[in-house]
Amino acid sequence: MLLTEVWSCLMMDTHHSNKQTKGAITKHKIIVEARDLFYRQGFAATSTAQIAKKVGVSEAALYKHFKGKMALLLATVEPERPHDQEVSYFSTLSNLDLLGAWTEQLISTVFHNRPQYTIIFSESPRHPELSENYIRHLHQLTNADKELLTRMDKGQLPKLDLVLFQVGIIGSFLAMLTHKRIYEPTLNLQDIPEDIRHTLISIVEGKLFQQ
Amino acid sequence: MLLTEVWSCLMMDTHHSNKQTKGAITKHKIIVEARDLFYRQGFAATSTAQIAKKVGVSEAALYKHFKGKMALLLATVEPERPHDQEVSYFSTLSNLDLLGAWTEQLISTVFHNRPQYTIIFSESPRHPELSENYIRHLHQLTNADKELLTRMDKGQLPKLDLVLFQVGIIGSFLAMLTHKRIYEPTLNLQDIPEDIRHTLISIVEGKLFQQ
DNA sequence: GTCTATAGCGCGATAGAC
DNA sequence: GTCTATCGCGCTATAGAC
Repeated sequence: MLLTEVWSCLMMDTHHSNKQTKGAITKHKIIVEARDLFYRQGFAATSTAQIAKKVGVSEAALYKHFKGKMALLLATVEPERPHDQEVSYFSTLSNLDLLGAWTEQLISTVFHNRPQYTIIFSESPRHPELSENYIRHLHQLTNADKELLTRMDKGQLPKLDLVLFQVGIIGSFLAMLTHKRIYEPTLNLQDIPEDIRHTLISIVEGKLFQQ
Repeated sequence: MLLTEVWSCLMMDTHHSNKQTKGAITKHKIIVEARDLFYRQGFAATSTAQIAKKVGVSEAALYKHFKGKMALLLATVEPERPHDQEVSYFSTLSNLDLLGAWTEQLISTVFHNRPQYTIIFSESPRHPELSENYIRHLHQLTNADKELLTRMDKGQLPKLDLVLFQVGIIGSFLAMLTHKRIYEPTLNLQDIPEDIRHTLISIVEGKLFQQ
């Protein structure tokens, strides 16, 4: 089961159980379809008419739920559920294992939320409103992040700008995924492709530099 | 002097010395301004009217030089001059020095041609015509690329999908540059920012993984 | 809460004069 | 080679009925 599906279920069961009105369902459907279209076509190239048609409602209905196209864009990149349920055994790991687990967790999160991350990374330069969301995502420290920072502080690991480092890893990962999608359009991305995982880990671990 | 400026001069002096007509100059200006707008605003969000206004000609004139907006897009990502003048002393370097020189060369090329690379990386998924250009760029092997591949073949270096590796590095670099541009919009990017260079090299060399 | 109808504008692209 | 003028369409967003 995909993480996104888990999120959807949890959202339905917990957050919205008391507002499962017809309107709320429609609003959720609009967000889901708009996110998919923004992800695949880009924000500027997607029309409100196209979104409305795909959802199966009129454009007017869409504008009852969102003030404008920009409000809809902001809604699509909002995580449906904040990070939690995160394990916290990281302090027991060796530096190498910690870095491995940190990388694994990062690319897993990005992979299962490709649409959100892709939209944020590609539209942020042109829509300052999105940037806040962007930095909010990246500055939300996971337990693994905190453990890394602690060890950097203690001098057990080389110091690095963690946000810039994350931006680099995510940018690298998204670029490879996009590359693959272009040359193998039929590919069904259920799991992270092995060659991409291998190349990314080779990059992060500096495999080429260690002989 | 910027690489792009060198390119412009060389192009003027060699390729176009016999067609320095008024029309050719206009066409070149259109490409330069369109590239800048596509780079900063995206293809879909840039109108032909805006380009024409910035160049100082009418839209009709623009359509005399290019069949359509898409033809103009293709022209903007075309390198003004193919790679050459490349040194070829790479075979004398150690593995580590070769990798360092290869990385340095890659990020220098990308940095001085940010608009082209940014446009290709961000618009390729939605414009298959661009993909050909994209792969043509990446498959154009430099001497450093060839030396890397040779050593991988000989088993002197771990084998990697070099194109995917390049896509990852470029994606990482562009993402960091974009990030910086968002949070320091006034920054004048004459040279590669030190923190980005440092973070990128840390990533590629796997600094964190080597204690 | 959703619909039909439409306002008002900007888009890509072209015709035809000079 | 460049202009002015314009076509026809699709866009975001809204008014008003049900």
